[in-house]
Amino acid sequence: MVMTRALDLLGGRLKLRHLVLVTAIADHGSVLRAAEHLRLAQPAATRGLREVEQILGVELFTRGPRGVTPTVFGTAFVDHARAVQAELRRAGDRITGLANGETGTVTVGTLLAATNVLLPRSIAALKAERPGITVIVREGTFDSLVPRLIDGDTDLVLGRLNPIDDRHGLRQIPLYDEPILLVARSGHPASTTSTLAGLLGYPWILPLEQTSLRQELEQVFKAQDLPLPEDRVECTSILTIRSLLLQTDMVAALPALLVRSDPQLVCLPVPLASVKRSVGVTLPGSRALTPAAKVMLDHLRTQSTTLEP
Amino acid sequence: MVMTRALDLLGGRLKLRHLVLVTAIADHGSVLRAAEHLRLAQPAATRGLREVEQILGVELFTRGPRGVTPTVFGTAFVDHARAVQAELRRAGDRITGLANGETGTVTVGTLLAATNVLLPRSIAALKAERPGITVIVREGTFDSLVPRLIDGDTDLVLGRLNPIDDRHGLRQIPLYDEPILLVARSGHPASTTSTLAGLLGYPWILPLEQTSLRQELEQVFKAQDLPLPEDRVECTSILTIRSLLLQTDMVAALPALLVRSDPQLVCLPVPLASVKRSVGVTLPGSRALTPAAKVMLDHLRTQSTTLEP
DNA sequence: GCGTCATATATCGGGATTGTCATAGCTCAG
DNA sequence: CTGAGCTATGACAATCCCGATATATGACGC
Repeated sequence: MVMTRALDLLGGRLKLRHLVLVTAIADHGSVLRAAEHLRLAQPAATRGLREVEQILGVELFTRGPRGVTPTVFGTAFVDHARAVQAELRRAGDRITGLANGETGTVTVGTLLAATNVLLPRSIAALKAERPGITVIVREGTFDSLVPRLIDGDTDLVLGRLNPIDDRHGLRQIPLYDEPILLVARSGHPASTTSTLAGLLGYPWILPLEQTSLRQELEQVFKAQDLPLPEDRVECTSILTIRSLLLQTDMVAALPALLVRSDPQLVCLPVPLASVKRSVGVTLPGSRALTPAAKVMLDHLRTQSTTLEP
Repeated sequence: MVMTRALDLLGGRLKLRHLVLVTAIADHGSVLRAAEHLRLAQPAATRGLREVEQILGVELFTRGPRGVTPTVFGTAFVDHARAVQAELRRAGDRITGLANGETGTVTVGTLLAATNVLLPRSIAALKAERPGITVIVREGTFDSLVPRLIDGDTDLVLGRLNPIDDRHGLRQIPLYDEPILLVARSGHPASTTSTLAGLLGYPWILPLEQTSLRQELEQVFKAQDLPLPEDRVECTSILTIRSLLLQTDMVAALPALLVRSDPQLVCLPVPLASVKRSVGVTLPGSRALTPAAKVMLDHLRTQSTTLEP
């Protein structure tokens, strides 16, 4: 028996039209009807079929006076042809879905600040409108998230706006203002202390040195000629911070919205006016946002307006 | 947000080349390398990529000075492109497999005669050589199998060759000769009876009227001016026949190979010279045999030569 | 037989497709 | 700031692709 070499249908002259044609012929059981259905003259259809058959080296349909009937090869090939077409349809759907932002993934890097209220609300709103979008949240410091932003792993970073590191050409969009407050557990002995100096005797929880909040806090101390508290913990984990606050007499600087929603914490009447309050998103300057990221940004914007009071 | 209409990639000018190109670019991370790999100049590759992007309406790769990197759309689309190509490869394999007879299905209709020895041996030989071929066996009478042969449900019919019903343009190929013998259980009171007339007093099992063997048997009786036995059962089920033979004093006409392999049956010394002995295959005249059927036919041929005694 | 229905073949012209070469533009590294 | 390494673009030629029209061929039913 003559063994034929395995076929390569990709390099050759097989066209997608051929697949469409062949399935149409199979569906209608007739070259003529298939031709009508595809809006072309019968000779074109016949020739197309012969082309495929020549490419494959086998007869796909046996011609009869009452139409055509598929051969073994015909039925087999039509199966695959249908599969290919289905795959292409899926590809089309996928692309339009992604382009319309109905589908896709958005990865949000988040700093401590906005994590509490704005982000959950925005995610909820986004999922309500576009259930097809997958949201990935990545917690971290600004410095650790910026590289992710650059290499495309993360679409946008949400949090207190840091001084822009212009080397990477990042863009920043302010969303709302949220004061930073000094807080302690309710019942803390310094609950009514209204000067920074009066708090120096307590242990403090400060943000890591890399963060901009830390830098600004240091400025506050410096402006009043005070040293940094000696007894201090450096920490950004909100769960750890909260536990420490509740179980000890520590003092910390936290975003207002974090404090407001926690009855076990109180804020101390020490003004921190010089600390910047702007919370917003940081975006990669170069790359275009994916549609899904755009949608997320929209929701961050609208949700942030509801926070303003 | 602007909603794009769902894409139809089948009607448009998307070509399989585009899919190959896009995956090549994704694989090499560079239009230039992809071009080399596909043996064409870089401008051609660049233009091809732009074509796909225009067809899809999105950017698939972001161009960098160090090559290109896929966008969300790029990675998504490449996935589908790969799937399509895999499907086409499978299609090619399937077709060549079928064409080479490595794969596929052969449906054999079988009459009583050859079912016993030739068919099992042939199937065994075929499966040993081509494990990929599926064999379907359909038992029945010649008349019930011919329509299957015509409509393509059955590839070939194996059995005693009937007078060809030429309306359907069937072809017949004789394979070997196998006498028909009159048989009864061993120990039957007529074990040594050597004339047909001497057996008329016993009950008989005869084939159905539709079968050619029945016609020929009737000729045998007629030639000797004998009536058909009055006490008779008409049956083609070999299991039933055998049980009847063993449990009663019935007499039956069976192919030699069926008797030879069954020690509980004996053949009666009554010559049935005029009964045709040829066993073979009947094929549809019009349709071409599938490769799998051809292979089966080859094995039937070679196996039948080993039976000739 | 003859009309009908279906497929096969021949020929032809417009136009899209697919390449090439040459060259321009851009970005990063040294 | 210059060269290396990519991609983008423009111009142009050959081809092949694809459609239509006209006609032939073959099977079936009446």
